[in-house]
Amino acid sequence: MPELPEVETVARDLNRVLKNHVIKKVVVRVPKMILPLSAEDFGSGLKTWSIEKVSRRAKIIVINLSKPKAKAKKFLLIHLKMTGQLIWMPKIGQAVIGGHPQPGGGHNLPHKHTHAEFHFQDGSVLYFNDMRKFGWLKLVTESEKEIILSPHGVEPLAKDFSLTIFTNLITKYPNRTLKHTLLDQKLIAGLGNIYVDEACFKTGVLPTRPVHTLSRSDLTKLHQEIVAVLKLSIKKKGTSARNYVRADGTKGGFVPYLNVYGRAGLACKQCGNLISKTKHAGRGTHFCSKCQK
DNA sequence: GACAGTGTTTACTC
DNA sequence: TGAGTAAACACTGT
Repeated sequence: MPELPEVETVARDLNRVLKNHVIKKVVVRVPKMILPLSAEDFGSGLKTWSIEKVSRRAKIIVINLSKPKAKAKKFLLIHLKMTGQLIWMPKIGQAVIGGHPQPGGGHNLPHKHTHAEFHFQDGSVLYFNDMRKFGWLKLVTESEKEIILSPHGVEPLAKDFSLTIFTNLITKYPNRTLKHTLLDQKLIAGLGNIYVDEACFKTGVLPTRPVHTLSRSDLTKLHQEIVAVLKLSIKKKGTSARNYVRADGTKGGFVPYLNVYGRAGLACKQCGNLISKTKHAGRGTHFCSKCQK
């Protein structure tokens, strides 16, 4: 499931290959996933515009668009939600190098989960796949972009993510559990189920702890571990636990580094105790009852 | 073959 | 006001 490191990886991949590419044609198969809702308006609003850069804010891909004579810039915002994929191919339907066939991704694009296609003047194509159709694509102006992006909290990899700011955010709701708080996108942007569980493990605290029970040193450690796990995962190009793939269709390499997520019933890498799994804050929650207190 | 589980976000109720 | 839950959807594992 795309969280910060996965979205960051896709954004970086796309920024490298798509820069200065001019959109020739857009195909939309599921209009309810786009804004404006009419496939014609969406397509005509993108045609002849070129990709200036691709970046990320929270879990949202931000594509800056420009056009020589246009007065204002435009932005294409894309949220992958649970199962969204953005796969770029140098030529239409060209087989993915190094990728493996898998549900909702890989070879032979477009397929039944391809809901939008962006064709560029050089013949390359960007495919948007989303098995569960939770994702969305929005073509917006600068001010509309701000309305969508601004409710999100601090970027955990930004310079301003200091221990002080982190502590202030975390302790804003002292009675909430740690997991609930870390998943709150309005406080810290980009953390999801995988990295919350992983950061809690590395810190040695249970995700179910109410925030007010955490010591000063717990918070210091947690702050460091959140940054560390995100950075390491980006270095490994993300976690392909299920559907996530990179922009070239290949998988991320972070799964071997997971300590608790997806490891219920397996031995803790640190102490050998079996990893537990419960449901908390509406999500599967993984932890080692020996290493985490 | 039915059905719970998978996790992001929004909208809704209590 | 905050917490909890359902819903959007489709596939996997039991």
